[in-house]
Amino acid sequence: MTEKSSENRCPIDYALEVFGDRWTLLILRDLALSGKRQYRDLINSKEGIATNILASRLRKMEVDGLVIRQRKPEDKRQVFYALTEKALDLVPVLLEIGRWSTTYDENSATPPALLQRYTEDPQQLINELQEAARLKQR
Amino acid sequence: MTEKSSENRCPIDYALEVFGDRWTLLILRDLALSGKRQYRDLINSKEGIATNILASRLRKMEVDGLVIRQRKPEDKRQVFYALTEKALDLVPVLLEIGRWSTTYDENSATPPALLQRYTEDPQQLINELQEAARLKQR
DNA sequence: CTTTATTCCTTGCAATATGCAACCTACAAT
DNA sequence: ATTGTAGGTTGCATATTGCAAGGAATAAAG
Repeated sequence: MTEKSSENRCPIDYALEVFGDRWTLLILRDLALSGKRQYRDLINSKEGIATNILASRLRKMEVDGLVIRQRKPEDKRQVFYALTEKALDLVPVLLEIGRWSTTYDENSATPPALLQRYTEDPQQLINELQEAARLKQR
Repeated sequence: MTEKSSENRCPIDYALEVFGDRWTLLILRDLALSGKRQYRDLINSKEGIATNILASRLRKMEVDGLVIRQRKPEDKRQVFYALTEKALDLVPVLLEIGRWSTTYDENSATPPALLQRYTEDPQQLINELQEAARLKQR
């Protein structure tokens, strides 16, 4: 929210401004990796985000250029959140975080086969997931 | 802080519990990539963390197995924070986040040469940075 | 041995952010 | 005309953060 307009920004600091809170990465995970697109899908994720927080994060993500908000023409009640390339380019970050967590959390839900695919050819998995997400945009 | 002891944890959710706040990744950056080791180095990072937050995060990082707190024998006032392998294994995450930020933040401070090295051979850079950090532990 | 300095914090309090429940608006379906 | 659904907003209690001040332990200086 706080715009630091200084030159020479530390990249970690910039990233934290964009997704350095408890919820943004989870929303991104749902949008990019679980194929969710609508408010009602996101509100049902098992971590239990509050309605006001979800709304406020989606708005911030729009401002930060991660999602584009669009209404469905055939039912104007429904809102779809499309991912930008900037957001899709966070897939490698999500996967690398997942690799780390899977290594150190003994209760990890990651299927071993998926971890193995990532270890053997990260780029291949990244491409696949990004392409799958792009297909869902329209 | 809140320990979810459930089986089948989402890896992103686990990571967020460990470093999903505004400061932990910055502390990790300073410890792992900038060679800082002591409280007084960390308090001087340009983002300006408050003393109470720094102390509380260092304690949480110790509980989470990221750092080991040790006093210098020759001056028992001084505390050193040594990184665990679990923390060093976050170097790839830090670099991937850095790669993303450098791509999308027009004010990024990342030297282009460094980004190029990362793009050309990520593993080589990771190894170098981890080895440099390990050498500083003793 | 008394005083001063350094290091690593802790405490108190105001400001901010979060979480929860209730409510609301626009549109669609009946 | 009424009821339902999608995507929120609002109010308020609680939790977290940020700021300024202070304090304990050790070390250095006189």
